[in-house]
Amino acid sequence: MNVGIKDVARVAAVSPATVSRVLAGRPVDPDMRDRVMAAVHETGYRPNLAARRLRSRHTNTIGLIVADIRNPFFTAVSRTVEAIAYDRGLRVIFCNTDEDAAKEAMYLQLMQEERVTGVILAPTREGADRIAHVESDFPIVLIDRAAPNASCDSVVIDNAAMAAKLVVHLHRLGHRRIAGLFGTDTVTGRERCDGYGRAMEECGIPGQVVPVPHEREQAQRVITALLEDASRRPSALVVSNSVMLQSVLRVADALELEIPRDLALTSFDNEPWMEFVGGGLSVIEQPVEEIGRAAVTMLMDRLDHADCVTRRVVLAGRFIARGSGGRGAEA
Amino acid sequence: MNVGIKDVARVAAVSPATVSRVLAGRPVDPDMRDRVMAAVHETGYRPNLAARRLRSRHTNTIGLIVADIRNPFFTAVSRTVEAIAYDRGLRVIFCNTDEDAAKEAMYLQLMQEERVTGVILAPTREGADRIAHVESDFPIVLIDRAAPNASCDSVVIDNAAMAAKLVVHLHRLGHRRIAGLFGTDTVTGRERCDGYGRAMEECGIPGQVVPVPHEREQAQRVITALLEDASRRPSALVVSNSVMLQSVLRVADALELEIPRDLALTSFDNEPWMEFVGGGLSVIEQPVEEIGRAAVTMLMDRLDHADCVTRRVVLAGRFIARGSGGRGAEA
DNA sequence: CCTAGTAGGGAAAACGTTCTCTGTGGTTTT
DNA sequence: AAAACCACAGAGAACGTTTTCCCTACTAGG
Repeated sequence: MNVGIKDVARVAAVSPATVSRVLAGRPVDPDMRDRVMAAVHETGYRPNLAARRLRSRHTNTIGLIVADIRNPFFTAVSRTVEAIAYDRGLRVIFCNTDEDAAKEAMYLQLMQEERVTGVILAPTREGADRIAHVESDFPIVLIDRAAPNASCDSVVIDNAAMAAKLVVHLHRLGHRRIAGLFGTDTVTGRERCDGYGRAMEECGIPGQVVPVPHEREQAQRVITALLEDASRRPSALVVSNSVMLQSVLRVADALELEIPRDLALTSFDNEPWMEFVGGGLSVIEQPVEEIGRAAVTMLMDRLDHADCVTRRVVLAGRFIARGSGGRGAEA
Repeated sequence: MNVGIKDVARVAAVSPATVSRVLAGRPVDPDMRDRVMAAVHETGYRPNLAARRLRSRHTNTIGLIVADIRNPFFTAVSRTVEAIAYDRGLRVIFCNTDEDAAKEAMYLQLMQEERVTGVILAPTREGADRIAHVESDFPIVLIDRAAPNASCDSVVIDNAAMAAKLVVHLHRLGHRRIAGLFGTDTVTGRERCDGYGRAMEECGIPGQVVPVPHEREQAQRVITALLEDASRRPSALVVSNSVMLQSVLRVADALELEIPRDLALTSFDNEPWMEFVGGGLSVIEQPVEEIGRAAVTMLMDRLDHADCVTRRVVLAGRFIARGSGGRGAEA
């Protein structure tokens, strides 16, 4: 049998209500407060959060649902969200959907049952579409992947502009055959694809969009098909994220392509190891900490102003030029 | 106002107890079951987990506390634990301590307040020591870092043997000046260090142990000191994990050392990008999925057999030889 | 046909808190 | 000096479930 608030009250010779008040930091006579604190330490009392949540009707818990925890981008954002949330006395329920819309729906329902205060969500494509219509009991902040028409607050980076930046960079270096590799299932992929397409148009060169599935084996097959024929091979690639980039590197390695000599490479996301591959990869670094911080802040703010219009925070990425752009054939 | 079990009961014209029984899958008259299910759908009822946990006195929740979520090893293990746990109907409370013993203690207390079923923990060095003495209300399974004398179940890999394997590999390639870089704060680091030391002894060459702090800046300073003087530079390195490895790579890059020509490199952990650095890094791959699975299984088993003696699962790592061993000067 | 046993449903207690409401003692105001 | 007010403590309800206990109706065995 565990020690409860009544036991503490008995030891301190006060009422349970007073113990509760002391623990909540409400005004209580200093004498009593000391007696209560002493009793708490003496008994080793630990409040039962389930009971507290039931009675008080707020859980001080947020849900964090990401699509792929192996993607370092999400890892980094999660870490920030977790740190900030715990700092503010919020618990975090962490979920990983592995890009599975059914799992996502299941988790969203779980959040409902947990009566969470709010949710931070990086949705799958399907999920993003669904969210736009559904009304939930708690506020949701979308991160990284948010259709512009969403009915939720969101924190994103300017994907189109960033993709364009990569295209322009490659174009300046003299590349004319620049293929774009983008995820098939995410809003992010689509936005980056759009930015890529427009930038190619503005450069006056024909684009070549390659949709890449999330699953690794399939991804490598698609990429192999793109690169194996030397005569039709693009001279440069814009890659949508670091996971996809690893598939590209593996295929390039298998085909014995040297970077950037045989193939120039640019990508989203910035990981430490990218400094050491292909003479240093030129990438768009995403402001992962800011994204996490903005998401939590936005969520807290939404709780205070439930009826405020939906907001969209758009952050800029940072372009980091290293050597992997190489020189285009026509430079 | 949210819909509760009483509302469902009213709609289905049964008692709340019956609704509870239906939802729990206990034997109930088929007619009533149908009525209840219909009422559940009609009302959109979602059980309140806080109330359920309070009354039933089991939370079906496990805590997962890791020391550094940015370390892909922990990411991978976490992903497996999460997937398996949710499969078994368990919630996971995920926490990241950032190698901070105080944060770890705070989280452990939180677990107490959440009345979790059990905890899977990758402790800091301090934490590992403390755990050995403390008795908690819930079972704890230690992963990755577990002092052999711990009073908890644990899942680890055979760190000493694996470190020795790297030493032997390098020795066979002709290296004689092999430095070992290990974390200062973890049991794992110490074990790998021991294995390294013994293997060096057996090879009959003097060891050079370099303690590397977890914080990145400091780590790079230590590594720079080790590598900058060409005359005293070791010809090969055994590195304790992939995070530390990235610091090594950055320093090597800054000093313009080529791998493996100027410096042979071996490490623990296997990440996709390691294929493409230094002609492919030779590493020890840890069985991350098995570790996660074993941890959950062990925890569940401990719940059924509370008084069983403490067990220790030791898994083997897999050595993957690539090119980064190079050729030692004396080969 | 009667009794014992069983299966399943309803009423109400219980889980451990917080919250509301009431009471009391002291202080300020008139 | 009386009235009004304020600050704070205690009693007990309430949160939304599950569980316990009892009761009924049915089945099986004698």
